[in-house]
Amino acid sequence: MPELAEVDYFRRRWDAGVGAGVVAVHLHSAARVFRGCDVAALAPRLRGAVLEKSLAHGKQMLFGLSGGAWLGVHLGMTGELRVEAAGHRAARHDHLVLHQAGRALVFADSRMFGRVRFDLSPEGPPAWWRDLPPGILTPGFSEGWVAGHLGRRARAPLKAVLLDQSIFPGVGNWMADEILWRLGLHPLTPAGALDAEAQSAVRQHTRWVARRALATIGVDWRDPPAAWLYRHRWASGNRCPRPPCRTFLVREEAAGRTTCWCPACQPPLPGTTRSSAAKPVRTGHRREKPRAGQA
DNA sequence: ATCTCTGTTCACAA
DNA sequence: GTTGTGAACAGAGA
Repeated sequence: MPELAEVDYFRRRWDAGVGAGVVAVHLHSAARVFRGCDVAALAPRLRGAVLEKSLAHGKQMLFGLSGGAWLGVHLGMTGELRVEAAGHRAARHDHLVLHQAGRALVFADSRMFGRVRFDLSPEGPPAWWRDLPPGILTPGFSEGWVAGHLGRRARAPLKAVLLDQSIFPGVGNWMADEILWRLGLHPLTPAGALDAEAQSAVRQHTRWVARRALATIGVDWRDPPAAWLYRHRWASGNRCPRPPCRTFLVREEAAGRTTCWCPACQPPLPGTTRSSAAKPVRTGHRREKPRAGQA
């Protein structure tokens, strides 16, 4: 589930427990989500600590507790944060439960691609957090930052570059498709094929999608408007939501991930895309109707 | 039974 | 060094 906006939604859920102490910790210490984590130190340190703050950065979350304890959470593919009633009994996939007087904060993850970290760092957030790349909505996510990385990955498909967390932290599969659709660029467009104007557009659309997703999904899991590709990319009989277009959307694998795009609004840049590079996944009917011009 | 999946990482090929 | 591919992780849901 989780990309930048979904992550922030889950982070806010646990804010119900900010300012309150942790009276007990329950965890499935052998669960894969604790790989690389000092589980033995975690429970004793969190017990009795007060949850002071929550932070989100792309797909990463960090919870600060009194005593310099920091709990990092990545939700992977199926992770979620919930708030349950006080005394909650951990279900099968509830790998970490922070019991507070008034509620229980739960981290659950069925597939366990997610991950929990624990650090003691009295001076502030741990080093790995400080080393994260500039957030999409921060000044560091500049034209130079974006253009530089697009240039460095010149031959890589744009879709693959958008999914690179060290460049576009928080962008996941659906956000990448949404951004490409708004750019009018084919997912397999080589990143190096963009001119300065298109590079700037990549940054603008990325920021716009992130901001709007945070204001909808990020607040109450509300769907973004029907005018977004987001609302149509999985539906059957799926057509491009751009008003005059209505072309049947394509779903194929690109850069190793199922990718949805509009063949009319996102034609391949001439001479760039190898037509055999994408293999069909389960496409609807499609109409060959190339349209000239791209942003 | 079979296939899919809003993620990451690793080994290996080109 | 870069890029693509496939597998692995592990479970639920269609």
